[in-house]
Amino acid sequence: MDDMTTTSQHTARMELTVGQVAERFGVTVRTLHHYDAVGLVVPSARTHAGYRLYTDADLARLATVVTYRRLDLPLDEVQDLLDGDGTAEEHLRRRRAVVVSRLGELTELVAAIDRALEREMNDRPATTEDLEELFGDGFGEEYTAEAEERWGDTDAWTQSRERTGRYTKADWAEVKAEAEAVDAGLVAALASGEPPTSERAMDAAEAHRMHIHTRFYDVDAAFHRALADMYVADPRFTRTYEDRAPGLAQ
Amino acid sequence: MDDMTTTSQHTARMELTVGQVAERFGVTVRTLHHYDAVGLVVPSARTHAGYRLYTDADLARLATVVTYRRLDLPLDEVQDLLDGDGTAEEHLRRRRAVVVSRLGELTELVAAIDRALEREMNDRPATTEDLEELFGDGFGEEYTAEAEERWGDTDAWTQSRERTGRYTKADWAEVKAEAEAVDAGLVAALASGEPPTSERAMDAAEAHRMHIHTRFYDVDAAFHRALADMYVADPRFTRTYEDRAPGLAQ
DNA sequence: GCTTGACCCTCACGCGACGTGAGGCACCAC
DNA sequence: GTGGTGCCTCACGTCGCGTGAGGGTCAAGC
Repeated sequence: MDDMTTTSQHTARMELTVGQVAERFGVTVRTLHHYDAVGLVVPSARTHAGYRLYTDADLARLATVVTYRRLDLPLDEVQDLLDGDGTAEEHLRRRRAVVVSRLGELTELVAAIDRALEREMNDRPATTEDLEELFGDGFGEEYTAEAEERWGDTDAWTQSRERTGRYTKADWAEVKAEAEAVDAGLVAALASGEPPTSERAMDAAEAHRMHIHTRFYDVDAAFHRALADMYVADPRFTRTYEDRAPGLAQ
Repeated sequence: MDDMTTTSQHTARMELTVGQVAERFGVTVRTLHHYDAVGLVVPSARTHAGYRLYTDADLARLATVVTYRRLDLPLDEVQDLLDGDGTAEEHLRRRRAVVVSRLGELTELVAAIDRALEREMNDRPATTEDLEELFGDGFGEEYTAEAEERWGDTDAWTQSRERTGRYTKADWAEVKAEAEAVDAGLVAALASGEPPTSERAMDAAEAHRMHIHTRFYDVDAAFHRALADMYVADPRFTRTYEDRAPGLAQ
Protein backbone atom coordinates (compact mmCIF):
# COMPACT_ATOMS: atom_id res chain seq x y z
CA MET A 1 0.00 0.00 0.00
CA ASP A 2 2.71 2.41 1.00
CA ASP A 3 4.64 1.29 -2.00
CA MET A 4 1.67 1.79 -4.26
CA THR A 5 1.05 5.26 -2.92
CA THR A 6 4.64 6.17 -3.44
CA THR A 7 4.57 4.82 -6.95
CA SER A 8 1.34 6.66 -7.63
CA GLN A 9 2.76 9.91 -6.32
CA HIS A 10 5.86 9.30 -8.27
CA THR A 11 3.90 8.80 -11.46
CA ALA A 12 1.83 11.88 -10.78
CA ARG A 13 4.90 13.99 -10.30
CA MET A 14 7.11 12.61 -12.99
CA GLU A 15 5.04 11.53 -15.95
CA LEU A 16 3.20 14.17 -17.89
CA THR A 17 0.53 13.94 -20.56
CA VAL A 18 0.78 15.58 -23.96
CA GLY A 19 -1.14 18.66 -22.95
CA GLN A 20 1.06 19.38 -19.97
CA VAL A 21 4.23 18.75 -21.91
CA ALA A 22 3.01 20.90 -24.77
CA GLU A 23 2.33 23.85 -22.52
CA ARG A 24 5.65 23.48 -20.70
CA PHE A 25 7.66 23.47 -23.91
CA GLY A 26 5.56 25.88 -25.89
CA VAL A 27 4.77 23.43 -28.65
CA THR A 28 1.48 22.00 -29.86
CA VAL A 29 0.05 18.61 -29.00
CA ARG A 30 0.12 17.80 -32.68
CA THR A 31 3.86 18.40 -32.73
CA LEU A 32 4.33 15.88 -29.92
CA HIS A 33 2.20 13.39 -31.84
CA HIS A 34 4.37 14.03 -34.85
CA TYR A 35 7.64 13.53 -32.99
CA ASP A 36 6.20 10.32 -31.64
CA ALA A 37 5.12 9.15 -35.08
CA VAL A 38 8.52 9.75 -36.65
CA GLY A 39 10.29 8.22 -33.67
CA LEU A 40 12.04 11.40 -32.61
CA VAL A 41 10.61 11.58 -29.11
CA VAL A 42 8.65 8.48 -28.18
CA PRO A 43 7.13 8.66 -24.72
CA SER A 44 8.34 5.66 -22.77
CA ALA A 45 4.97 4.91 -21.20
CA ARG A 46 1.26 4.90 -21.89
CA THR A 47 -1.74 4.66 -19.58
CA HIS A 48 -4.07 1.72 -20.02
CA ALA A 49 -6.24 4.00 -22.09
CA GLY A 50 -3.37 4.77 -24.42
CA TYR A 51 -2.54 8.26 -23.14
CA ARG A 52 1.10 9.16 -23.76
CA LEU A 53 3.16 9.60 -20.60
CA TYR A 54 6.44 11.51 -20.78
CA THR A 55 9.15 10.66 -18.25
CA ASP A 56 11.98 12.95 -17.23
CA ALA A 57 14.24 11.25 -19.72
CA ASP A 58 11.66 11.86 -22.47
CA LEU A 59 11.45 15.49 -21.45
CA ALA A 60 15.22 15.86 -21.57
CA ARG A 61 15.25 14.44 -25.06
CA LEU A 62 12.38 16.68 -26.07
CA ALA A 63 14.20 19.68 -24.63
CA THR A 64 17.12 18.98 -26.93
CA VAL A 65 14.80 18.60 -29.90
CA VAL A 66 12.98 21.84 -29.13
CA THR A 67 16.25 23.70 -28.72
CA TYR A 68 17.63 22.61 -32.05
CA ARG A 69 14.29 23.06 -33.79
CA ARG A 70 14.35 26.67 -32.66
CA LEU A 71 17.52 26.92 -34.70
CA ASP A 72 15.56 25.52 -37.61
CA LEU A 73 17.52 22.33 -37.98
CA PRO A 74 15.56 19.76 -40.02
CA LEU A 75 14.07 16.98 -37.94
CA ASP A 76 16.26 14.29 -39.41
CA GLU A 77 19.39 16.20 -38.49
CA VAL A 78 18.11 16.52 -34.95
CA GLN A 79 17.52 12.79 -35.10
CA ASP A 80 21.13 12.25 -36.17
CA LEU A 81 22.33 14.46 -33.38
CA LEU A 82 20.41 12.51 -30.76
CA ASP A 83 21.70 9.29 -32.24
CA GLY A 84 25.22 10.62 -31.95
CA ASP A 85 25.89 10.86 -35.68
CA GLY A 86 28.26 13.77 -35.93
CA THR A 87 28.82 16.54 -33.43
CA ALA A 88 26.39 19.34 -32.74
CA GLU A 89 28.98 21.78 -33.96
CA GLU A 90 29.10 20.18 -37.39
CA HIS A 91 25.34 20.30 -37.75
CA LEU A 92 25.14 23.87 -36.54
CA ARG A 93 27.86 24.97 -38.92
CA ARG A 94 26.15 23.29 -41.84
CA ARG A 95 22.89 24.89 -40.87
CA ARG A 96 24.53 28.25 -40.51
CA ALA A 97 25.97 27.98 -43.99
CA VAL A 98 22.56 27.14 -45.41
CA VAL A 99 20.86 30.02 -43.63
CA VAL A 100 23.53 32.52 -44.60
CA SER A 101 23.25 31.44 -48.19
CA ARG A 102 19.50 31.82 -48.00
CA LEU A 103 20.01 35.27 -46.53
CA GLY A 104 22.03 36.20 -49.58
CA GLU A 105 19.31 34.97 -51.89
CA LEU A 106 16.63 36.91 -50.06
CA THR A 107 18.71 40.07 -50.11
CA GLU A 108 19.11 39.70 -53.85
CA LEU A 109 15.39 39.03 -54.09
CA VAL A 110 14.51 42.25 -52.31
CA ALA A 111 16.76 44.11 -54.74
CA ALA A 112 15.00 42.40 -57.66
CA ILE A 113 11.59 43.32 -56.27
CA ASP A 114 12.75 46.88 -55.85
CA ARG A 115 13.90 47.01 -59.44
CA ALA A 116 10.53 45.62 -60.53
CA LEU A 117 8.73 48.20 -58.43
CA GLU A 118 10.82 50.92 -59.98
CA ARG A 119 9.87 49.78 -63.47
CA GLU A 120 6.28 49.42 -62.37
CA MET A 121 6.13 52.98 -61.14
CA ASN A 122 7.30 54.28 -64.48
CA ASP A 123 5.32 52.07 -66.82
CA ARG A 124 2.02 51.81 -65.05
CA PRO A 125 -0.97 54.13 -65.22
CA ALA A 126 -0.43 56.85 -62.69
CA THR A 127 -2.35 56.78 -59.43
CA THR A 128 -4.41 59.61 -57.99
CA GLU A 129 -1.57 60.34 -55.59
CA ASP A 130 0.84 60.70 -58.49
CA LEU A 131 -1.45 63.23 -60.11
CA GLU A 132 -1.94 65.21 -56.93
CA GLU A 133 1.81 65.25 -56.53
CA LEU A 134 2.16 66.69 -60.02
CA PHE A 135 -0.81 69.04 -60.22
CA GLY A 136 -1.55 69.91 -56.62
CA ASP A 137 -4.15 68.61 -54.21
CA GLY A 138 -7.13 70.35 -55.76
CA PHE A 139 -6.91 68.14 -58.82
CA GLY A 140 -9.21 65.17 -58.90
CA GLU A 141 -11.94 65.76 -56.37
CA GLU A 142 -14.79 68.19 -56.94
CA TYR A 143 -13.80 69.43 -60.35
CA THR A 144 -13.58 66.02 -61.99
CA ALA A 145 -16.99 65.13 -60.61
CA GLU A 146 -18.53 68.27 -62.07
CA ALA A 147 -16.75 67.80 -65.36
CA GLU A 148 -18.00 64.27 -65.61
CA GLU A 149 -21.54 65.44 -65.06
CA ARG A 150 -21.28 68.12 -67.72
CA TRP A 151 -19.43 66.24 -70.41
CA GLY A 152 -19.53 62.64 -69.28
CA ASP A 153 -21.70 61.62 -72.21
CA THR A 154 -19.66 63.26 -74.95
CA ASP A 155 -17.30 61.43 -77.29
CA ALA A 156 -14.47 63.74 -76.32
CA TRP A 157 -14.85 62.79 -72.67
CA THR A 158 -14.88 59.08 -73.41
CA GLN A 159 -11.86 59.36 -75.64
CA SER A 160 -10.00 61.49 -73.14
CA ARG A 161 -10.69 59.06 -70.34
CA GLU A 162 -9.60 56.11 -72.36
CA ARG A 163 -6.33 57.73 -73.32
CA THR A 164 -5.38 59.37 -70.03
CA GLY A 165 -6.23 56.16 -68.21
CA ARG A 166 -3.12 54.65 -69.74
CA TYR A 167 -0.83 57.60 -69.00
CA THR A 168 2.03 56.84 -66.71
CA LYS A 169 3.40 59.26 -64.21
CA ALA A 170 6.16 60.02 -66.69
CA ASP A 171 3.55 60.67 -69.37
CA TRP A 172 1.71 63.09 -67.12
CA ALA A 173 4.96 64.88 -66.39
CA GLU A 174 5.40 65.38 -70.15
CA VAL A 175 1.85 66.56 -70.50
CA LYS A 176 2.38 69.06 -67.76
CA ALA A 177 5.58 70.39 -69.30
CA GLU A 178 3.92 70.68 -72.69
CA ALA A 179 0.92 72.48 -71.23
CA GLU A 180 3.19 74.96 -69.53
CA ALA A 181 5.07 75.58 -72.76
CA VAL A 182 1.79 76.10 -74.62
CA ASP A 183 0.49 78.50 -72.00
CA ALA A 184 3.74 80.38 -72.04
CA GLY A 185 3.34 80.73 -75.81
CA LEU A 186 -0.17 82.12 -75.43
CA VAL A 187 0.86 84.53 -72.74
CA ALA A 188 3.81 85.70 -74.81
CA ALA A 189 1.56 86.23 -77.82
CA LEU A 190 -0.79 88.38 -75.76
CA ALA A 191 2.00 90.26 -74.09
CA SER A 192 3.45 91.19 -77.45
CA GLY A 193 0.31 93.25 -78.11
CA GLU A 194 -0.04 91.78 -81.57
CA PRO A 195 -3.62 91.19 -82.75
CA PRO A 196 -5.17 87.74 -82.30
CA THR A 197 -4.94 87.28 -86.03
CA SER A 198 -1.19 87.79 -86.10
CA GLU A 199 0.95 84.84 -87.11
CA ARG A 200 2.40 84.58 -83.65
CA ALA A 201 -1.00 84.44 -81.95
CA MET A 202 -2.24 81.94 -84.53
CA ASP A 203 0.75 79.71 -83.93
CA ALA A 204 0.25 79.83 -80.18
CA ALA A 205 -3.43 78.99 -80.56
CA GLU A 206 -2.60 76.17 -82.91
CA ALA A 207 -0.10 74.80 -80.39
CA HIS A 208 -2.84 74.83 -77.79
CA ARG A 209 -5.19 72.96 -80.09
CA MET A 210 -2.55 70.35 -80.90
CA HIS A 211 -1.82 69.88 -77.24
CA ILE A 212 -5.43 69.01 -76.49
CA HIS A 213 -5.70 67.06 -79.70
CA THR A 214 -2.71 64.79 -79.15
CA ARG A 215 -2.99 64.43 -75.42
CA PHE A 216 -6.69 64.24 -74.69
CA TYR A 217 -9.20 64.04 -77.55
CA ASP A 218 -9.59 64.91 -81.22
CA VAL A 219 -10.24 68.55 -81.75
CA ASP A 220 -10.47 70.44 -85.04
CA ALA A 221 -10.40 74.22 -85.58
CA ALA A 222 -14.17 74.61 -85.24
CA PHE A 223 -14.34 72.64 -82.04
CA HIS A 224 -11.39 74.61 -80.77
CA ARG A 225 -13.25 77.89 -81.27
CA ALA A 226 -16.27 76.55 -79.44
CA LEU A 227 -13.96 75.45 -76.66
CA ALA A 228 -12.43 78.91 -76.50
CA ASP A 229 -15.87 80.49 -76.10
CA MET A 230 -16.62 78.15 -73.27
CA TYR A 231 -13.36 78.93 -71.52
CA VAL A 232 -14.18 82.58 -71.63
CA ALA A 233 -17.64 81.94 -70.22
CA ASP A 234 -16.31 80.05 -67.22
CA PRO A 235 -14.65 82.35 -64.68
CA ARG A 236 -12.53 79.50 -63.39
CA PHE A 237 -10.83 79.12 -66.75
CA THR A 238 -10.34 82.84 -67.11
CA ARG A 239 -8.84 82.95 -63.67
CA THR A 240 -6.44 80.22 -64.71
CA TYR A 241 -5.34 82.34 -67.62
CA GLU A 242 -5.52 85.46 -65.45
CA ASP A 243 -4.29 87.81 -68.21
CA ARG A 244 -6.88 89.05 -70.69
CA ALA A 245 -8.36 85.82 -71.89
CA PRO A 246 -10.74 87.00 -74.63
CA GLY A 247 -7.74 87.27 -76.93
CA LEU A 248 -7.63 83.50 -77.08
CA ALA A 249 -11.04 83.29 -78.68
CA GLN A 250 -9.35 84.22 -81.92
CA MET B 1 -3.61 24.96 -101.22
CA ASP B 2 -1.82 28.23 -100.95
CA ASP B 3 -4.03 29.06 -98.06
CA MET B 4 -3.32 25.74 -96.40
CA THR B 5 0.40 26.21 -96.79
CA THR B 6 0.18 29.64 -95.28
CA THR B 7 -1.88 28.35 -92.41
CA SER B 8 0.55 25.53 -91.88
CA GLN B 9 3.50 27.88 -91.89
CA HIS B 10 1.61 30.16 -89.63
CA THR B 11 0.95 27.37 -87.17
CA ALA B 12 4.54 26.24 -87.35
CA ARG B 13 5.77 29.72 -86.57
CA MET B 14 3.26 30.70 -84.00
CA GLU B 15 2.23 27.71 -81.94
CA LEU B 16 4.87 26.02 -79.90
CA THR B 17 4.90 22.71 -78.03
CA VAL B 18 5.80 22.39 -74.36
CA GLY B 19 9.42 21.50 -75.03
CA GLN B 20 10.02 24.53 -77.20
CA VAL B 21 8.26 26.84 -74.80
CA ALA B 22 10.14 25.37 -71.85
CA GLU B 23 13.50 25.97 -73.47
CA ARG B 24 12.59 29.49 -74.52
CA PHE B 25 11.51 30.50 -71.04
CA GLY B 26 14.00 28.50 -69.06
CA VAL B 27 11.41 26.49 -67.20
CA THR B 28 10.72 22.76 -67.16
CA VAL B 29 8.00 20.96 -69.07
CA ARG B 30 6.58 19.84 -65.75
CA THR B 31 6.18 23.45 -64.74
CA LEU B 32 4.13 24.14 -67.86
CA HIS B 33 2.00 21.10 -67.11
CA HIS B 34 1.53 22.45 -63.63
CA TYR B 35 0.52 25.91 -64.77
CA ASP B 36 -1.93 24.26 -67.12
CA ALA B 37 -3.33 22.06 -64.37
CA VAL B 38 -3.94 24.97 -61.98
CA GLY B 39 -5.34 27.10 -64.77
CA LEU B 40 -2.60 29.70 -64.63
CA VAL B 41 -1.44 29.36 -68.23
CA VAL B 42 -3.72 27.13 -70.27
CA PRO B 43 -2.56 26.68 -73.85
CA SER B 44 -5.40 27.72 -76.11
CA ALA B 45 -4.96 24.84 -78.52
CA ARG B 46 -4.12 21.16 -78.70
CA THR B 47 -3.17 18.91 -81.59
CA HIS B 48 -5.46 16.00 -82.36
CA ALA B 49 -3.04 13.87 -80.37
CA GLY B 50 -3.46 16.07 -77.34
CA TYR B 51 -0.16 17.95 -77.58
CA ARG B 52 -0.37 21.38 -75.97
CA LEU B 53 0.06 24.28 -78.40
CA TYR B 54 0.99 27.70 -77.07
CA THR B 55 -0.08 30.75 -79.06
CA ASP B 56 1.53 34.17 -78.85
CA ALA B 57 -1.10 35.25 -76.37
CA ASP B 58 -0.32 32.22 -74.22
CA LEU B 59 3.35 33.06 -74.37
CA ALA B 60 2.72 36.64 -73.35
CA ARG B 61 0.75 35.42 -70.37
CA LEU B 62 3.45 32.92 -69.53
CA ALA B 63 6.08 35.64 -69.77
CA THR B 64 4.26 37.60 -67.10
CA VAL B 65 3.99 34.55 -64.91
CA VAL B 66 7.67 33.73 -65.26
CA THR B 67 8.65 37.30 -64.48
CA TYR B 68 6.67 37.45 -61.29
CA ARG B 69 7.67 33.95 -60.28
CA ARG B 70 11.28 35.07 -60.47
CA LEU B 71 10.32 37.52 -57.77
CA ASP B 72 8.99 34.60 -55.78
CA LEU B 73 5.38 35.68 -55.75
CA PRO B 74 3.09 32.76 -54.85
CA LEU B 75 1.23 31.33 -57.82
CA ASP B 76 -2.17 32.43 -56.61
CA GLU B 77 -1.02 36.01 -56.34
CA VAL B 78 0.26 35.84 -59.89
CA GLN B 79 -3.15 34.45 -60.75
CA ASP B 80 -4.81 37.44 -59.09
CA LEU B 81 -2.54 39.79 -60.96
CA LEU B 82 -3.41 38.27 -64.31
CA ASP B 83 -7.08 38.39 -63.41
CA GLY B 84 -6.68 42.06 -62.63
CA ASP B 85 -7.29 41.74 -58.89
CA GLY B 86 -5.20 44.52 -57.48
CA THR B 87 -2.27 46.27 -59.08
CA ALA B 88 1.16 44.77 -59.58
CA GLU B 89 2.56 47.39 -57.27
CA GLU B 90 0.36 46.27 -54.40
CA HIS B 91 1.39 42.67 -54.82
CA LEU B 92 5.04 43.55 -55.13
CA ARG B 93 4.92 45.71 -52.04
CA ARG B 94 3.22 42.97 -50.06
CA ARG B 95 5.78 40.50 -51.28
CA ARG B 96 8.59 42.83 -50.40
CA ALA B 97 7.26 43.22 -46.90
CA VAL B 98 7.09 39.45 -46.48
CA VAL B 99 10.60 38.92 -47.77
CA VAL B 100 12.04 41.70 -45.67
CA SER B 101 10.38 40.27 -42.61
CA ARG B 102 11.77 36.86 -43.46
CA LEU B 103 15.19 38.46 -43.85
CA GLY B 104 14.91 39.76 -40.33
CA GLU B 105 13.98 36.34 -39.03
CA LEU B 106 16.90 34.71 -40.77
CA THR B 107 19.32 37.32 -39.49
CA GLU B 108 18.08 36.66 -35.98
CA LEU B 109 18.38 32.94 -36.69
CA VAL B 110 22.01 33.25 -37.69
CA ALA B 111 22.66 35.13 -34.46
CA ALA B 112 20.92 32.38 -32.51
CA ILE B 113 22.97 29.70 -34.24
CA ASP B 114 26.12 31.65 -33.47
CA ARG B 115 25.17 31.83 -29.82
CA ALA B 116 24.52 28.11 -29.82
CA LEU B 117 27.87 27.47 -31.46
CA GLU B 118 29.55 29.62 -28.86
CA ARG B 119 28.00 27.60 -26.06
CA GLU B 120 28.84 24.42 -27.88
CA MET B 121 32.51 25.31 -28.13
CA ASN B 122 32.72 25.83 -24.41
CA ASP B 123 30.69 22.90 -23.16
CA ARG B 124 31.70 20.16 -25.51
CA PRO B 125 34.59 17.71 -25.25
CA ALA B 126 37.60 19.39 -26.75
CA THR B 127 38.76 18.40 -30.20
CA THR B 128 42.26 17.38 -31.19
CA GLU B 129 42.76 20.85 -32.65
CA ASP B 130 41.81 22.42 -29.35
CA LEU B 131 44.43 20.32 -27.59
CA GLU B 132 47.12 21.09 -30.09
CA GLU B 133 46.30 24.75 -29.70
CA LEU B 134 46.78 24.45 -25.94
CA PHE B 135 49.70 22.05 -25.71
CA GLY B 136 51.52 22.46 -29.00
CA ASP B 137 51.54 20.39 -32.13
CA GLY B 138 53.61 17.52 -30.79
CA PHE B 139 50.80 16.50 -28.50
CA GLY B 140 48.63 13.68 -29.68
CA GLU B 141 50.43 11.88 -32.46
CA GLU B 142 53.35 9.51 -31.81
CA TYR B 143 53.46 9.81 -28.07
CA THR B 144 49.82 8.90 -27.46
CA ALA B 145 50.19 5.87 -29.69
CA GLU B 146 53.21 4.64 -27.76
CA ALA B 147 51.54 5.36 -24.43
CA GLU B 148 48.48 3.42 -25.47
CA GLU B 149 50.66 0.47 -26.38
CA ARG B 150 52.49 0.54 -23.07
CA TRP B 151 49.62 1.21 -20.69
CA GLY B 152 46.52 0.69 -22.78
CA ASP B 153 45.46 -2.34 -20.78
CA THR B 154 45.86 -0.80 -17.32
CA ASP B 155 42.98 0.46 -15.18
CA ALA B 156 44.65 3.84 -14.85
CA TRP B 157 44.68 4.26 -18.61
CA THR B 158 41.04 3.30 -18.99
CA GLN B 159 40.02 5.63 -16.20
CA SER B 160 42.08 8.45 -17.57
CA ARG B 161 40.63 8.08 -21.03
CA GLU B 162 37.11 7.99 -19.73
CA ARG B 163 37.57 11.15 -17.72
CA THR B 164 39.59 13.23 -20.14
CA GLY B 165 37.20 12.28 -22.91
CA ARG B 166 34.64 14.52 -21.30
CA TYR B 167 36.98 17.45 -20.71
CA THR B 168 36.04 20.62 -22.50
CA LYS B 169 38.51 23.05 -23.88
CA ALA B 170 37.96 25.15 -20.79
CA ASP B 171 38.64 22.11 -18.62
CA TRP B 172 41.89 21.43 -20.41
CA ALA B 173 42.91 25.03 -19.94
CA GLU B 174 42.40 24.57 -16.19
CA VAL B 175 44.36 21.34 -16.23
CA LYS B 176 47.19 23.06 -18.01
CA ALA B 177 47.26 25.95 -15.54
CA GLU B 178 47.19 23.53 -12.63
CA ALA B 179 49.99 21.43 -14.11
CA GLU B 180 52.13 24.51 -14.55
CA ALA B 181 51.51 25.57 -10.96
CA VAL B 182 52.44 22.08 -9.72
CA ASP B 183 55.61 22.01 -11.80
CA ALA B 184 56.53 25.45 -10.57
CA GLY B 185 56.12 24.16 -7.00
CA LEU B 186 58.43 21.21 -7.66
CA VAL B 187 61.04 23.34 -9.30
CA ALA B 188 60.90 25.82 -6.44
CA ALA B 189 61.29 23.02 -3.92
CA LEU B 190 64.38 21.75 -5.71
CA ALA B 191 65.79 25.20 -6.20
CA SER B 192 65.53 25.88 -2.51
CA GLY B 193 68.13 23.17 -1.92
CA GLU B 194 66.06 21.62 0.84
CA PRO B 195 66.17 17.81 1.06
CA PRO B 196 63.45 15.75 -0.63
CA THR B 197 62.11 14.92 2.82
CA SER B 198 61.59 18.55 3.75
CA GLU B 199 58.04 19.75 4.28
CA ARG B 200 58.22 21.96 1.25
CA ALA B 201 59.34 19.14 -1.04
CA MET B 202 56.74 16.82 0.41
CA ASP B 203 54.00 19.39 -0.17
CA ALA B 204 55.08 19.89 -3.76
CA ALA B 205 55.17 16.15 -4.38
CA GLU B 206 51.75 15.76 -2.81
CA ALA B 207 50.41 18.53 -5.03
CA HIS B 208 51.74 16.62 -8.03
CA ARG B 209 50.05 13.43 -6.86
CA MET B 210 46.73 15.19 -6.31
CA HIS B 211 46.93 16.75 -9.74
CA ILE B 212 47.22 13.37 -11.42
CA HIS B 213 44.73 11.89 -9.00
CA THR B 214 41.94 14.42 -9.56
CA ARG B 215 42.51 15.07 -13.22
CA PHE B 216 43.47 11.70 -14.70
CA TYR B 217 43.28 8.58 -12.59
CA ASP B 218 43.35 7.38 -8.97
CA VAL B 219 46.84 7.34 -7.58
CA ASP B 220 47.91 6.64 -4.00
CA ALA B 221 51.32 7.30 -2.43
CA ALA B 222 52.76 3.90 -3.38
CA PHE B 223 51.66 4.21 -6.98
CA HIS B 224 53.04 7.70 -7.02
CA ARG B 225 56.50 6.47 -5.99
CA ALA B 226 56.46 3.83 -8.70
CA LEU B 227 55.46 6.54 -11.14
CA ALA B 228 58.35 8.69 -9.99
CA ASP B 229 60.82 5.89 -10.60
CA MET B 230 59.46 5.45 -14.07
CA TYR B 231 59.73 9.15 -14.82
CA VAL B 232 63.36 9.04 -13.84
CA ALA B 233 63.99 6.04 -16.03
CA ASP B 234 62.58 7.70 -19.11
CA PRO B 235 64.89 10.37 -20.48
CA ARG B 236 61.98 12.19 -22.07
CA PHE B 237 60.41 12.83 -18.71
CA THR B 238 63.71 13.90 -17.20
CA ARG B 239 64.21 16.24 -20.08
CA THR B 240 60.80 17.71 -19.44
CA TYR B 241 61.82 18.40 -15.87
CA GLU B 242 65.28 19.43 -17.07
CA ASP B 243 66.52 20.35 -13.57
CA ARG B 244 67.80 17.51 -11.37
CA ALA B 245 64.88 15.12 -11.46
CA PRO B 246 65.96 12.41 -9.01
CA GLY B 247 64.90 14.68 -6.20
CA LEU B 248 61.33 14.03 -7.09
CA ALA B 249 61.63 10.37 -6.27
CA GLN B 250 61.15 11.38 -2.71
C1' DG C 1 6.09 -0.88 -94.02
C1' DC C 2 8.95 -1.16 -89.97
C1' DT C 3 12.00 0.41 -86.49
C1' DT C 4 14.19 3.88 -83.71
C1' DG C 5 14.77 7.77 -80.96
C1' DA C 6 13.00 12.04 -79.36
C1' DC C 7 9.06 14.07 -77.75
C1' DC C 8 4.48 14.15 -75.89
C1' DC C 9 0.58 12.52 -72.83
C1' DT C 10 -1.75 11.35 -68.10
C1' DC C 11 -1.66 9.68 -63.56
C1' DA C 12 0.22 9.72 -59.00
C1' DC C 13 3.45 9.70 -55.21
C1' DG C 14 6.99 12.52 -52.61
C1' DC C 15 8.67 16.39 -50.03
C1' DG C 16 8.66 19.06 -44.58
C1' DA C 17 6.63 19.80 -40.49
C1' DC C 18 3.11 19.96 -38.90
C1' DG C 19 -2.42 22.37 -39.08
C1' DT C 20 -6.88 21.13 -38.96
C1' DG C 21 -10.87 18.77 -38.59
C1' DA C 22 -13.68 14.21 -37.89
C1' DG C 23 -15.26 10.66 -35.07
C1' DG C 24 -14.88 8.55 -30.81
C1' DC C 25 -13.15 7.02 -25.94
C1' DA C 26 -11.48 8.59 -20.97
C1' DC C 27 -11.76 11.28 -16.98
C1' DC C 28 -13.57 14.32 -13.40
C1' DA C 29 -17.13 17.01 -11.20
C1' DC C 30 -21.83 17.73 -10.31
C1' DG D 1 -26.12 10.22 -15.82
C1' DT D 2 -24.52 14.07 -17.85
C1' DG D 3 -21.67 17.72 -19.36
C1' DG D 4 -17.12 19.61 -20.28
C1' DT D 5 -12.44 18.87 -21.13
C1' DG D 6 -8.60 16.16 -22.69
C1' DC D 7 -6.93 12.40 -25.05
C1' DC D 8 -6.80 9.01 -28.94
C1' DT D 9 -6.26 7.62 -34.11
C1' DC D 10 -6.84 8.35 -38.89
C1' DA D 11 -6.27 11.18 -42.84
C1' DC D 12 -6.30 15.05 -45.91
C1' DG D 13 -4.18 19.79 -46.98
C1' DT D 14 -0.22 22.80 -47.54
C1' DC D 15 3.36 24.76 -52.02
C1' DG D 16 5.44 24.13 -56.37
C1' DC D 17 6.79 21.45 -58.66
C1' DG D 18 10.49 16.73 -59.18
C1' DT D 19 10.49 12.28 -60.55
C1' DG D 20 9.31 8.13 -62.29
C1' DA D 21 5.80 4.73 -64.54
C1' DG D 22 3.39 3.30 -68.42
C1' DG D 23 2.14 4.33 -72.89
C1' DG D 24 0.93 7.01 -77.35
C1' DT D 25 2.99 10.27 -81.46
C1' DC D 26 6.01 11.97 -84.87
C1' DA D 27 9.63 12.41 -88.32
C1' DA D 28 13.40 10.03 -90.30
C1' DG D 29 16.02 6.32 -92.09
C1' DC D 30 16.02 1.43 -93.80
